[in-house]
This record gives sequence, C-alpha cells and structure tokens, in this order.
Amino acid sequence: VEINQAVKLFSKYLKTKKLKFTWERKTILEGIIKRRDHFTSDELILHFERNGVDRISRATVYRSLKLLEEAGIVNSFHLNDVFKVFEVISSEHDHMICYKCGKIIEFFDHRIEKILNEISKKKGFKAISHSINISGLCEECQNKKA
Amino acid sequence: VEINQAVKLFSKYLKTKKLKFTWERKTILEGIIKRRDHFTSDELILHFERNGVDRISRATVYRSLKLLEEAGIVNSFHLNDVFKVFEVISSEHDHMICYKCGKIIEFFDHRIEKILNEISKKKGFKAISHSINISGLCEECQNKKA
DNA sequence: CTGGGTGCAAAGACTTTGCATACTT
DNA sequence: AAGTATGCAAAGTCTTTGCACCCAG
Repeated sequence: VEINQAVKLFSKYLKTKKLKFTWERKTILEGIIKRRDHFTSDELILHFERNGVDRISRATVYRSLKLLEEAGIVNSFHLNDVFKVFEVISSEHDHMICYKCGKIIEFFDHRIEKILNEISKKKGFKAISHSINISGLCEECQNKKA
Repeated sequence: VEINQAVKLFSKYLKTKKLKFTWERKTILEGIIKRRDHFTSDELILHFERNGVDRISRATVYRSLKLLEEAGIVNSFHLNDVFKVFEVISSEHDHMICYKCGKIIEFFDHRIEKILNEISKKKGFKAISHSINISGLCEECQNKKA
C-alpha cells in the first residue's frame, strides 16, 4: 500500500464525515503504512512516545485507529486471545500465528473462500467477512526445539 | 457433553495437578455444561450472582474458567473483536456470527480442514489448531430488514 | 492436619471520555 | 471565525492478585 494512496483514501473519508485531516492523523497513518506488518495499539503508541519530537497522545492514537478502521484502511483482529493486532488492509488473506515467537504468516486460498460461501448459503447466512487463524509453530521455532 | 463425563474429566485433571475439586468448581462446571451454548464470563458470573444461594465470586469464576480451559474442557475465542466467549469443547467446529443479533451458528467442513493442513505444510508451519469465524447476517436478521 | 481455595477489595491493563485549549478549514 | 481535534487526567471495563480465613483430601 502506497502512502499517497492511503492519504487520499483517508482524507476523502474524513471529508465525507466532515472531519479534519490533522497533522496527528496524517502522522499516524504514515507511521502505520511505513511499518507494513502487524502491530498492537501499544507498539504504535510507544513508537510515537519514543520519537519525542513527534509526541502524540495515547488518546489520539486510539481515536485515530478507530477512524482508520471505519475508513476501511486498517483492520484489527485478536491474536492468540491475548493481543489485539492491527494491519493495513491490502488484499484479503488469513493468518498463521506462531504461539512461541508470535510471528504472523499470511496466506490465501480461493478454494476455502468458495467453500465458506457455499456453507454460508446452505445455512441461510449472509456472509460479509471472515477470518481464519491457524495457531501453531513456525518453521524456525520447530527447529529451535531440536 | 454429559455432566458426569465432564466431572470425571475435570476431577482427573485436577488430581494430576494436585488441585482440589471444590464445590465451587463443580458448581461452575455444571452451570457451564447445562447452558450448552456460548457464554461470556460476565453472563456466567451474573447467573451465579442472581441465584443468590449459590453465590460464587467473580474471582473464582475467572480462576475456574482458566482451569477448565487448561483441562481442555472449555474453549474461548473472540467474537466480533468485542466479546470473549466460552464454549464447552464437544467436537471441532467453526462459527458464523450474526453481527446484528449476536447469534452463533456452528459448522464444520472436512474439506477446509484438509486444505488448511496442506497450506500449513507448504509454509513449513506446524498447525496445532485453528479457528474460522464468518461475520454476517443470520437468516432471521436478513428478513427483519424487509 | 495441611496445602490449596475462596471472597473481598485493591491493583492492573487497556481503552474511553470530559474538558479546556489549540488547530484545520 | 466556527467547530472539530488534541492532551491530559479521570473514569470505565474487564481481569488478576494479595491476604486472611476456610475447606477438601
């Protein structure tokens, strides 16, 4: 996801809601896009707290993350029933999570998509979205054991 | 899941850990098995608070739920990124969640299991468990709209 | 008996909110 | 200039923990 594209998206969303595209919101969006991987609210907050110059308050980060989710730019889900992690929405995909090191591996398989749609229909359920999380051990952590 | 069976399982687990099968733990286990559907920690606590006679403290409920999870009798997962819900483990299955009324529909499809295993292998990932959550509208809530 | 268990209240972790000030448009 | 946004600190929500007393084994 390119920064310019995301900025456009977000500023467009804010306009429609008559909200303002402040320096803080822009900084947070850029910070997220630059990271590119998964992050918790706390990691993001710490990042801004460390770079003292760019100090942004916890409250603003929380408020902005909520906005970014509403705008469809960011996605969040629960990892291991412990951490809530965010990610920039790029393309549909699901996750494997190593319970040892926390690494997240993304994957996508269209056969599963098909089957899930089929099952939903069968149950009269109108599916909007879904998430698949596989918990286990990544390759590295398997080898560490030996 | 039968109560007697669950009681046996739990008491066995407790013994191996040199823990005690108290009246509170038994009451909580029975309360859970009787419900049979999904519940949040708060719903369970409220249940016990209402039935004043059987008053059990929040702390004990939390502590017991953790034990029951460790014992492999109960399972928990995040619903809609808001509620953490528990369920008695009976057979492997996944969930559809109506975002309007909160109803949970269970499903299982062995084709998906197969594909997930295949994908894990391809990525060198050792899968232990997985969860699939489909979010959308249940049949009832779709018709309400009309 | 003895070590783990319970209830209570206090403390934690994380998030939201009220309010005065500051900034975008 | 008008009205939203921010920062701060206080308040919420949910869960965990310390401690004195209690109970199962």
